[in-house]
Amino acid sequence: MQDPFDLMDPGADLPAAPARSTGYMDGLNETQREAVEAIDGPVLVLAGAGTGKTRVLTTRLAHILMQGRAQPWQLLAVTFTNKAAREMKERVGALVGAPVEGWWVGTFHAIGARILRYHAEAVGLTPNFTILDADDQVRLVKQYIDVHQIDDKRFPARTIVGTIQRWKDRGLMPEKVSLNEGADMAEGRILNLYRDYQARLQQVNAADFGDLLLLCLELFQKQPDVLEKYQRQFRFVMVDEYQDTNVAQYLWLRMLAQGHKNICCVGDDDQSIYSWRGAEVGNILRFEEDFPGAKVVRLERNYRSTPHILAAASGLIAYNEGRLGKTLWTDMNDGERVRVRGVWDGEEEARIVGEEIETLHGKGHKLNEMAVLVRAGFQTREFEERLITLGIPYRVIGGPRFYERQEIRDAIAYLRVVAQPDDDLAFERIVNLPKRGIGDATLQVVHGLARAERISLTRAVAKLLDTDEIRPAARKTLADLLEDFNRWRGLMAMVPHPELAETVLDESGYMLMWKTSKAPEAPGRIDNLKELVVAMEDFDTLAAFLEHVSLVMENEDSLIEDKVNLMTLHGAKGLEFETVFLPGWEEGLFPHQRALDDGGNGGLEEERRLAYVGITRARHRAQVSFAANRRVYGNWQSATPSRFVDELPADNIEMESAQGIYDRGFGGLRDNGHGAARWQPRRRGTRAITLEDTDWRTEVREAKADFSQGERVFHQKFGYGRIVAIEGEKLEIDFEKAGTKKVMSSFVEPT
DNA sequence: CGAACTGCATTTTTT
DNA sequence: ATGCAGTTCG
Repeated sequence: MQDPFDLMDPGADLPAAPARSTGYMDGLNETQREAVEAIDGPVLVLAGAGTGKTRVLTTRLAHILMQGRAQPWQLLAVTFTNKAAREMKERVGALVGAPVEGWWVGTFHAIGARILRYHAEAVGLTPNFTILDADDQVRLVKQYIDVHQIDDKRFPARTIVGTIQRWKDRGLMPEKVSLNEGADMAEGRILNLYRDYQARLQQVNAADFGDLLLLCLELFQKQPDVLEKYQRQFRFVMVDEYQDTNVAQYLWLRMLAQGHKNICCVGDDDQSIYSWRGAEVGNILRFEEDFPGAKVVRLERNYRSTPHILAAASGLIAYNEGRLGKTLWTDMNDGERVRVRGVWDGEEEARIVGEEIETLHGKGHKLNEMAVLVRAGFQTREFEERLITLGIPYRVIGGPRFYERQEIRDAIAYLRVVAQPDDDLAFERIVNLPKRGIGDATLQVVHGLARAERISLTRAVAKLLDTDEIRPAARKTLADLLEDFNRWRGLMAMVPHPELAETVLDESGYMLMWKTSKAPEAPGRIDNLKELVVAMEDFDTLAAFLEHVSLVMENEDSLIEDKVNLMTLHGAKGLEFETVFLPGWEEGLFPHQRALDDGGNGGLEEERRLAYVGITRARHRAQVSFAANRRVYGNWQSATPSRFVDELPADNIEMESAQGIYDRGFGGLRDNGHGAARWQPRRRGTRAITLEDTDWRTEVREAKADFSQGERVFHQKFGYGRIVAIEGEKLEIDFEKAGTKKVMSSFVEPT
């Protein structure tokens, strides 16, 4: 294990700067400067939308360095997304005029992973542990659903992964999950599965995203000296988007900042829109209690939007209770009011948006500066169709990402097996891909041995090759495959990794599989695979590349081309556009019925924050729209304008709506004859399920039975026989029916 | 073992 | 409407 403190590159020290060179602070306003200069002790920066939050954060970092208060490696700056981390690095780098390489600036997860790699042994892993992706998680959970007799109709693997994730978000390892945290879900079976899941991760030397933080907490608890070292090292801690932190992240931060309490959290409670994935607004609301004596700085001067836009957003968000409260202001000129348009149906809505885009574009406005922000992904379709008809280029942000594509995951699985022979999940993924005739039956045997002897699948296969447990054809195939693996592993040290990847894809037949495929998407997949190989060139080692893939799965969208942006409101957070279209403001759709149903008033408030985020993305123009009729899942439904429309201050909007579509303050829409088909929540799985309270635990086979020559034994597949020879764990047995076979002792029982 | 069929749900998503 | 996943049949 390497000591992290030896790894600090002394060359990363900054050129000694005179302590009073503060040119980097030029152009900051009073409050921004205040936030930058409040270096010592806990600081909460409440940064409203468009108030220069990132600027403050980066300048603050630069300030600490320039003042000589810390060396780069003594700073910890965490963000949520890689994008934010990258931006911070770039901007700090520009400010201090030094490369930010190797600094502790990154996402919670990347930094957690970095810490864990140094101390992996302390939490039962080795430094080269694998980081699981969502796919791996689901597949792993699936393997335990049957074992635990869980009804997968009621608890699909995805849902269970979600539940486990939520537990991890709250900082709960299996032993900590209590009754009010849902320990009794499915009579406790989900929790039991979680236990097995966790044990399995340990076994295959893997961590999921939650673990990257949770295991850090475990590490810090188990080894206070390690925690202390980090506490001493990180003299200053900075956190972006604090309103989005979950419990685990909060605990993680608190532990690290406990000593000096030099922690600066930047966030905006009004932009907290991720409670459904574990974010706790409470963290930001409670900051002053958590860190007594905290300095609170409010950034309220907005540099982004016109007064009308700002006022519309402010008026709306004022309907929320329990805010920390901010009053955004700007000295820009009034500009246009927020436009509100009521239309007959979704198609018309797409048409008016398309028209407006066309008009603006005709007047010389950049398409790049326009965005259509929808509540749910499927809503982009109508706009896409319209834009295609009009011949207006667009991009949809938030589609499937490069590294999430099937062929890319497959290719990476191959590389993972090569790099980490014990990566069972990767092995399973590719063992029969392309089809090699390794079916369920064979895998059952392999799994059986792996479980009995607590070894990895690859090792189990190796052992089985000398026996007759697997039918000869499959045995030959597996033998070849292992040989391939070994050859590639040998190659790993010899050739550059992009070349290795090429070889692996070729020799495994994976590339050939797509080349001979008649599927229409095959050529695209081949291109993606080639792109992957090229992308690998940016990394020094295969391990570095794999780490990147697990942690930095991003869309490398070229944002250069001039295109209209289509995305969800969630996806728009942190972005800004000259013109923003906000369609679909209808009850049930936005606020979404689902959020109302299972979020209650809190759910509604989060929806309102989402609306706030949407409006505040606009610099000069915002257009809200709603339709009286909308086709949902095939059938037409009538809709009422969103309550958020009513909440927009009348002075700042300009309403135009077709006759009878909207009567402000008079209860909305007439019945259009389609009856009461509204946005009703669908009752979910009400079927009663009876689960026998049987003992579901699979019997654990005795792995270490001693056998003696001549002993009569029983084998699942071959029946009864007598041992003729013993060779370690391998037995040669003369079976009564099947003849002489070599088998693994784990599969044999004494009679 | 692969192709057709059936049923079912269908908000938001990062790492 | 639509797609996906699990199941069933050849």
